[in-house]
Amino acid sequence: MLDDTQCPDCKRINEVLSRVGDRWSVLVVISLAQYGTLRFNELKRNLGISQRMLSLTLKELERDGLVNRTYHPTIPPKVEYNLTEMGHSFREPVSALGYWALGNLKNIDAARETYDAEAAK
Amino acid sequence: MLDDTQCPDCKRINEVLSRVGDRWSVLVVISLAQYGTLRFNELKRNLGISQRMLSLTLKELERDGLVNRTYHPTIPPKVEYNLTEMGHSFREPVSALGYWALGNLKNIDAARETYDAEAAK
DNA sequence: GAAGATCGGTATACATTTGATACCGACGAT
DNA sequence: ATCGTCGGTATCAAATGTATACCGATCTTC
Repeated sequence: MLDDTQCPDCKRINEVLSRVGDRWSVLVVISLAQYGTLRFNELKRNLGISQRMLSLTLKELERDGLVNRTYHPTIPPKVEYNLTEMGHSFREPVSALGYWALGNLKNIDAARETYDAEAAK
Repeated sequence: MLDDTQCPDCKRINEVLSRVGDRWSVLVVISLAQYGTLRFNELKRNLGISQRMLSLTLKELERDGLVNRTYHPTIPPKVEYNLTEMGHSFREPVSALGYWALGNLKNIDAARETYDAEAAK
């Protein structure tokens, strides 16, 4: 997939979206934006995500500077996550996406039914 | 991953985002929003996407009612894609995401360097 | 006092998704 | 006569995601 003619914007947007644009990252940011601070298992219960993916997603988000991780060495341990400044700036476009998604669920379902009915002929 | 306590919003947002929120769908919509109408191979060259994924992505976007497909049975064939009305309404949140991505590439790279340098100790 | 649950993960094994590559048929250009 | 273009599909390998089990230290429940 080497092609010099691709638009440079798409290339760069692609770079960022392949980092922070995946489903779980978006959902984690939405949750943290909504609740402020959440613990690991609170996020897990909220999102219906597997432990492994949540662990990986949070690690990436922390590495990319969107999420802050605070470890309290109590027993049992307590780890809290919240958004950094950059994370908050990401909240706006992400929320817009989330609201659009909510508002258009039915439209999409309707479009699918039409399409599938047409294809079945 | 069955958990009744998960927030219903997240669940439904998750449903939609797993359809139209993936990297390639977002990039296709951005491209079509920018150029209006594009042919299959124009999109392919623009995005640096494999033929297979472009084919699948466009088929899904058409099924979900975001993209319009027009087939001209000439030789060689000509297939044009553009956004539907719903596709255009998706353009706004998606563009916001794209602009954020462009504006924060450097911040993310910087955060990564800091994180990696810290982790290497 | 013994078994189970909670916490935030990691390790492993398996299923699904993505990517690279080759190929198609009908034509125009070299 | 061979090559390239068009919009795909078929096939297989690689990457990614999911389910499951397990960890050590404590607190709760029987």
